[in-house]
This record gives sequence, structure tokens and C-alpha cells, in this order.
Amino acid sequence: MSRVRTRFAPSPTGRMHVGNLRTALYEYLIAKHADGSFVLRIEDTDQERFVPEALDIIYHTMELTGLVHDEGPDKDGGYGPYVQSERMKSGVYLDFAKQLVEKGEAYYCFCTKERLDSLRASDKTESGKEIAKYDKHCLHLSKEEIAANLAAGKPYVIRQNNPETGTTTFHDAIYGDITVDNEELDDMVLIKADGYPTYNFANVIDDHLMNITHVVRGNEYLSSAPKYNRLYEAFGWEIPEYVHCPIITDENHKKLSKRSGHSSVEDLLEQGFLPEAIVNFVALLGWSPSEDREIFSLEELVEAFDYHHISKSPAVFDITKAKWMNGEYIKAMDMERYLEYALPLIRKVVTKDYDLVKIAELVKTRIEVFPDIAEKIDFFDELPEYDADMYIHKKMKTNRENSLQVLRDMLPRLEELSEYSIPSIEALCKEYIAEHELKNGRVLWPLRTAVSGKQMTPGGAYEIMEILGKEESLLRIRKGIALLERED
RNA sequence: GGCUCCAUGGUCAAGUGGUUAAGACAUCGCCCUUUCACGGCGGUAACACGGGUUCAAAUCCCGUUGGAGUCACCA
Repeated sequence: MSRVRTRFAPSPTGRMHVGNLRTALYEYLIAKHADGSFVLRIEDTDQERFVPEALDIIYHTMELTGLVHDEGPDKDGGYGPYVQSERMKSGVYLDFAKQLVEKGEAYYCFCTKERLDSLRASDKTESGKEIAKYDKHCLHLSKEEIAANLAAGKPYVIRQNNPETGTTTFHDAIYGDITVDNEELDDMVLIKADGYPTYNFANVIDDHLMNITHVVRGNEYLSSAPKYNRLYEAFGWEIPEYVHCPIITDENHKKLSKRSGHSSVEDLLEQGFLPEAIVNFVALLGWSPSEDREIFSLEELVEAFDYHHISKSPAVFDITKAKWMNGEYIKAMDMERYLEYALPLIRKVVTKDYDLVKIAELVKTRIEVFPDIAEKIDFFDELPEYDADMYIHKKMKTNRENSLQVLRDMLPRLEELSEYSIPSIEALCKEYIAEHELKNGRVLWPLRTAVSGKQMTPGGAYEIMEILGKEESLLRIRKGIALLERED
């Protein structure tokens, strides 16, 4: 078996779809698992949709996710150029297309857009039996007519000449043999009027020229695959291993689209997902390891990946589970890197001079995605308006009266505290609790409520009081007393 | 509509003729606990349907139903 070579061949037309990322990932994993090469090829044959910034997105995303290519536009491996618009300059695609014309496997077509449109329109109205494919009109042009048209500078395309009888069988590593009637095969365009090759044609040519051994792509291309066989056969080329992956869908089981709000890697990044969590999650969409495990680093995926275990049925992109997984990564993150992500977000919400690192630590196990932080710590900057009823808690056995009592008792004691830290505050509270033989909650619930104005907070009374500092927490406790007295 | 593909809990999924049909997310409950989380323990919940083949079918075959994808000089 020859050395494994895979390729990721994105079109620079916008953001990086998660399906694209998964394709890239699988290509990368197949190559690395076999100690082979992973190449990046840019398929910019569509000048209409080309957007230069998309190139940056591609490089940036791949770098971020760790999918480093061995060859590509920026890394020559002897198979260049790696950008199709550059490859075209040598005339390769046209040359190969002409070879096909010689062999009778392709032909020039001078049909206008209008004729093609009317062809399709008439097909639709006809009882639905008719299929919308090209009618081979130009196949029957004489050599003289073709030469005349060419000489006259008439725009032309080159189309594949598919047989109208028999069947073609395409083999896929996941889906097995797929056989279609040749009657179904449209004479697809190989070379466009602007001279660029179509995606389908350029793919076959470049994969061959670059010695690609495994081609991973989405299931949406499955139906166009049989036509490739005819190309490979016409050229007498070895067919690479095709690996079609199941579609990634939204919660409605439709192909994941922009509408879902999380169809691209950039969407996910903006929503506070970690690159390694995205990679991990996407790897498991349509593939599962033999081991019963879900958290994998990229290196571990390389080790464990076996493309034969890719499944056939579509996978819903469950954003809830993705968030859970991201939360697992956040919890496992080392503090230094965690702070790089968390601190900037905390600064947006907490403008006062508190220990932001302590706040960040408090929140680490309580978020799934970074933007979750904001709503959890909004009470630090300013004590929210709250109701006296918030002191009532059945399980803590607190009510307004006994809460007021606790706050009144604790206030002077806290005032006298010289060193204001978790251990000293805790010791003080424990002392009071012991004196009065109370449950912890009886005194800690009122304190935490007074100091936060919220029923749910990250951390407890001690942590919050320490962060707020003596002055601010006492101020808040006095406010609590005032509130409870007013309600009396 | 034609063609192609797919079909195990709400979701991701293990399973390749004989299993009490794993596990994870979500959900519910309990424990831990000053709240919320974290962590621990447990519960609810699935082989789409109908025919075959077989001693034995979630697993193989056929059909039905359902879903998806695709039908461009886009990729």
C-alpha cells in the first residue's frame, strides 16, 4: 500500500462550516493515524463566490484547531501549486478535458444559458417523468461546426459524455457499492465557459496528480460520485478510497445551515467554545471509538481514529451536549489559560477594584461556555434591588425575623474583625453558630442574601464577603437590616 | 417528482445471529452542601411497521412507512 495522503480542499467562500471542519479533521486523522501526509488545497474555481477573507479564516481555523497540514500553498511538498486558480495557468485541466474529447468521453458544448433554462423548464412541466438533464444537443455537432464555432470565438464548455444505457457502480468505504443507471447520469460540465474547471473535474484531476489516497467528504456529494468513476476509468487512473460522512443536521433534522446560529466554527468560537472542545465534539458526530469514552484530545483522536467506524445515518448537532463538553474542558483547563479567557469577560461586568481572579475561580465549575459568566457575577459591582421575602427559606429555616436577628447580631462582630478573610469570617460565623446551636444555613443564608441580593450565587457567603471586602459587605448587611426593619 | 442514502430512548451512540439491548447528553429523584454548581448514587426512556430465512433476528432478505440528500457553467 502506498503512503497515505489525504487532502482538505475547501472553497474560500465564507465561514468554516462545522461539516467542513469535520471533513478536515477526518482527513487529518486518517493521514496522521497512518503516519501519512495531510495536504491543504484551495479550490477557488468559483470567482463569483470567492471572498479573500475566507482564506484567512481557513488558515486561522486550522491553526487554532491544530490541524496542521504537511503541504499546502504555504508549504510546498512537490505537488504544487496548491491553489486551483494557479494550477489552471498551466492549462492542465483543459488538457485533460481535451484528452477526454479525443476519447469520445467528452465534447464541446455551445449551448446558451437560455437554451439550458428552457430545457429544464420544459422538463418540469412534462408529467414529472422526465428528468432534468442535458439533452446532448452539442454531442451531435459535426467537426466542421465545432471548428467554426471555436474559430468564431463562441463561448463553450466541455461536457462529460455519459452513456445512456447500462449501470455504473461506485464504491464507498462507508456506504459500500452504489449502483446507478447510466441513464441518470447528467453530462456534467468539466470546463466552464470562463475556462475554469468545475469542482467535480478539478477534484478528480488534482487528487490524482497529488497522489491522494483517501478522499473524505460529506454525504451530500454521494449522488455525484458515480460520475467520477467514468472519469477515472476514461483516464485509466486508480480510484482513491472514498469516505463519505453522514450529514450533520440541526434539531429539525435538516442540513445544518446558517439559520441554526451555530453552523460555523466562527459562530461557536464567538459563543465561547474552546477550539479543542469543538474538535472533540465534531469528531464524535458520525464516528465513535471502540472504547467507551468521549473526551479526546487531538493526539488521542489520532491514536484512536479508525474511519471504518464512521456511521451512515445523519447526526443532529446537539448544542446542549456541545456545551456540556465545553464545560468539561473548562473545568479541566489549567488556571493560567482559563484566566486568559475569563478575565476579559469578568472585567466587562465587574468594574470595581475586586480580586477578579478569585471571582474567576468561583465561576470555573459553574459555566459551560464563557459568556455564561456575566449573569453569575453581576451582583459584585452593584447590589441588586431585592425583596425581603428572599430571606425566607424553608429548608434553611429562615424567615424575616430570624434573619434580621442574625444580621443584627453579626454586624458588630464583623465590624470588629481586623483581618477580613475567609478563615476569619468563617471562624466568626462558626462561633456564633455554636453559641446559638444553629444549623449553618440559619445564619449563612441571611448573610449571603444580604451581601449578594440573589438567591443563587457562585460560592457562598464567606467567599463573597471576602471578595467584597469589609466595608462593602458591612454596607450591604446594613442595607439588609434596613430592608427587613422596614418590612416589619 | 426522479434518483440515491438512512432507520436502536428526546439527542449522540455501542451492537456484525444467542446480551438482563452498553455508555454519554438531556430529564427526574436522592446524597453531599450556606444557595447555585461540582462530585457521587439511582430512576424514566429505544431496536419504525409487516412479511420471510433460521432452532434462534436489533442484527440477514423483501416490502411498507418515515426521514434526509441530490437533481447548476456552486462547491
